[in-house]
Amino acid sequence: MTMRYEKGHKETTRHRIIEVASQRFRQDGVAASGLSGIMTEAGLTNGAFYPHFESKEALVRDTVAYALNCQHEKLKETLQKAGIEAAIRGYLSMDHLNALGKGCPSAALVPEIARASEETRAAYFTGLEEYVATLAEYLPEATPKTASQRAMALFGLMLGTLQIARAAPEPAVAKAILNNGIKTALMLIRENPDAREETFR
Amino acid sequence: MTMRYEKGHKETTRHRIIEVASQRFRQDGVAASGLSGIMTEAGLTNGAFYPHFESKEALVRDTVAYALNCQHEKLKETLQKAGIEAAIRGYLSMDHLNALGKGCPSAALVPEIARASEETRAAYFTGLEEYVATLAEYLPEATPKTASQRAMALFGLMLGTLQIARAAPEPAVAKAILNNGIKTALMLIRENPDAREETFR
DNA sequence: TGTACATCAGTGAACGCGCGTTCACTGATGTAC
DNA sequence: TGTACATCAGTGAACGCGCGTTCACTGATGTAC
Repeated sequence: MTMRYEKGHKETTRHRIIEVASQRFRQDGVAASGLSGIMTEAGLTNGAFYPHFESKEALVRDTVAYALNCQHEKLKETLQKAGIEAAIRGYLSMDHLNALGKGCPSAALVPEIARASEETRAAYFTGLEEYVATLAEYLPEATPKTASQRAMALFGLMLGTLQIARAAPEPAVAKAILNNGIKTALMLIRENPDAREETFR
Repeated sequence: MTMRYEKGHKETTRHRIIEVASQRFRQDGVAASGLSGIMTEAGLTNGAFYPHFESKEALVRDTVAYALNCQHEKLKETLQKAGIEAAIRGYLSMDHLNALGKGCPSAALVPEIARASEETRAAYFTGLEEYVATLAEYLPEATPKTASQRAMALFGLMLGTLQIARAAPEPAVAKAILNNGIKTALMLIRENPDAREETFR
């Protein structure tokens, strides 16, 4: 058995590259992040990239899936410990707004993902559906289907609101937008759409 | 008076560059769009860029402001002719989803704008506030302040939902997400948040 | 009327640089016999 | 026990290319006298 490095060394290195990439992609965007910079930060040289990944596109695919999974794990923990209102407040917080590189990959990258290959989009979307499904479990909806629909809209609101707040040139304005988003999101989860449907029909 | 070209020629050229850039930036992203390509599509050579703009960043700033203004004009027209429900349905439509290069600049570019210089963000945000203010005029809220807050959350929902739908690998899934967004957005504008506040307090 | 000069939008070659990708190589470890 | 060879994660120089930016120049028009 050949074993220059300890068992699983290559997997560890690969994971380190993904970890670094997941931060840099979110921080600077995919197109603006170079592989050389990522490899250097991972403590490697240029050439070591290709034994691990077929191409930059392949790294993007795997990195997006990884980052989304991390975000999902964090969400589960918050939901279990503190419930859905806390999850919403955490997502729409100044801490999250300022933690671009470690925050929600959707908020940082979704337009770039939408322009990516179908494989990358498929990888992203699988992760997203799982994420939203977890959110749906904590919604007080009548049926799983309405819960899942409501969760998707709720996440759209959270995602869009965080992105807009991040573009605001003044922190005070950003904060006001986030708070307004929280208010509306909470309203959204406490309304039962089916129960109300006849009200305005 | 020196006048090689008809009066206003330079302004026309400048406008043409911005027009081309506004499409390419939305289509491919700012970082992935080269100035050479933009200038060629505008029927000019590389070197003609700098008599018109100080830098790529300056083009981004002016282009984002321009595209947002165009979007704002279109919104006004739709609202006047067909009302807010039609505006929401138009925004969350497959036509808009597929018209990336001519669609909402926020949906295509907001994470890149959030990473841009403070000047670019300020230019964007001014346009965004005007856009959302117009939306607010058509909301049945008690006060201008609540209307403007509701409009911002509504736009966050529309923006996030369109972006997520664009990332979906299958059109049928995208369409379902858009329809779900419409349903929730309509519910949002027909609910009066202040009137309901005591209901769950 | 003719000539010398000024203006200036746009040309197109060139600058240095970093990109994604390739590849011959290194060197530490293990195996074969 | 010693020597020849295989393995393979990682090295680092090099590839062609397109990037944002600069600049000497063109050429059509107008002005001066």
